[in-house]
Amino acid sequence: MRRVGSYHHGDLRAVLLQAGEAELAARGIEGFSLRGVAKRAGVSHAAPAHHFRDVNGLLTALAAVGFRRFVQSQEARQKRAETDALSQLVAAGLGYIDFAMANPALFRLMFSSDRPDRESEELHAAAAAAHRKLIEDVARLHEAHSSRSEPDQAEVMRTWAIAHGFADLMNSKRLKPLLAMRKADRDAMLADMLRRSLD
Amino acid sequence: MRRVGSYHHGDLRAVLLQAGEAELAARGIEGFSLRGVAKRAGVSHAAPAHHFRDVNGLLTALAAVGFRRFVQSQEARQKRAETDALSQLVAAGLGYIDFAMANPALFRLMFSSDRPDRESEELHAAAAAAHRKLIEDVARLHEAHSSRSEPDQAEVMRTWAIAHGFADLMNSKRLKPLLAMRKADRDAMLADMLRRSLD
DNA sequence: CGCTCAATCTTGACAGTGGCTAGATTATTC
DNA sequence: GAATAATCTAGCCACTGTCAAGATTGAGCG
Repeated sequence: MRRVGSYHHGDLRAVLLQAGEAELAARGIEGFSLRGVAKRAGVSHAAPAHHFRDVNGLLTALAAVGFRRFVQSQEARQKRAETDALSQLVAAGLGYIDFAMANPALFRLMFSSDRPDRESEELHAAAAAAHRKLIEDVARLHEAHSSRSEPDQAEVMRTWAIAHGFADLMNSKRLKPLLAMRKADRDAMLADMLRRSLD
Repeated sequence: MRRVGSYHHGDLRAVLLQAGEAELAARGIEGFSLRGVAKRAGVSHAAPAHHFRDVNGLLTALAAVGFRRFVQSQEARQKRAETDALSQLVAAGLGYIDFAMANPALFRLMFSSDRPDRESEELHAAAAAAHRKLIEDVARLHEAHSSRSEPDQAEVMRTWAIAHGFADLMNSKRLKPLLAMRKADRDAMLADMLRRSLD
């Protein structure tokens, strides 16, 4: 329980994670400051050290949170999609892109930063779960054509690269034609391109 | 001409660009320090200000240098490839990936950082040249099937996303099966995946 | 209930950063 | 050769992350 004016906040770790996400969204990964996070949480600049080893420790925890929501974003798309394997894979790709566009700085923290400690157990577990989901979704598409339950490594990598490429380019505002569209049209076009590439 | 021990170095701007690249390669974009660059160049910490507005100005110039070499990396691959349009496009993709793996920090600076000023004329021109090359290479593949000289926007974006996805994932060491291979095998597998995706 | 001890948080310090100003040195131009 | 502009240095400031020391609080235990 958060009590103003007292030494012990009761749940500072969670508050710092929220504040960290806000800082990330507001100032981006390159402007991220631990003191800024502490200020947002209404706490002294040295308080975070009791909950995270250092600034990279906080960023590591934030990346882990990101990977869990990343999977949820894909599942949300898949719930409203057709149930055939290809539609489900395309939906996962759209969820991948949704996440990148909704959380630009967090996405970069997860995929394009050396600051999170990838050896961290929490982060490794969260990222591994996302990777397992990818493998499962690809396997579902290919189990008809293949006798083995494990899909071809090449097909997994190819699928990942395609989804990731769109997500990362959208994240850095590089696909101008898509940026100019309304969301519904953009989704339709992305779905077409994913379907054509993944099939 | 660089004269040691004298005030005027004669070509400090070029020296700073080299030093900046070294700093980038050594400490990564997140550890990049203007003072570190000045030290590498053997000059005081405030000297760079006379050649670049600020640290982001130096990073902007470095990104522009990067885009020019980025195109060269693709052309180098294309020279040693078959001349049919698809092989040429695949070769460009391999050059894209080559560059990312050879210049990890620079690649991130170019594609996944907010620090370079994208409104800068020099950077904009260099990035636009790379984009024009992409459009031409895609057009060459589709001019047989299409009457127009401008290729479909969707095909351009799709091609870009595929190459970029592989490059960015390789850059952040995420495609484990490929990382374990020797270069020749990796190239062959990447070429296969690109060919299958782009066709 | 009261005491002790560990956990939590604050304050103050330090080195490192980018950017500014003032001044020293050198190149250029007339 | 003198004046002016360009270049570079040195010193300062605000900000950063981290560390050490001390203040405050909660939890466990008698």
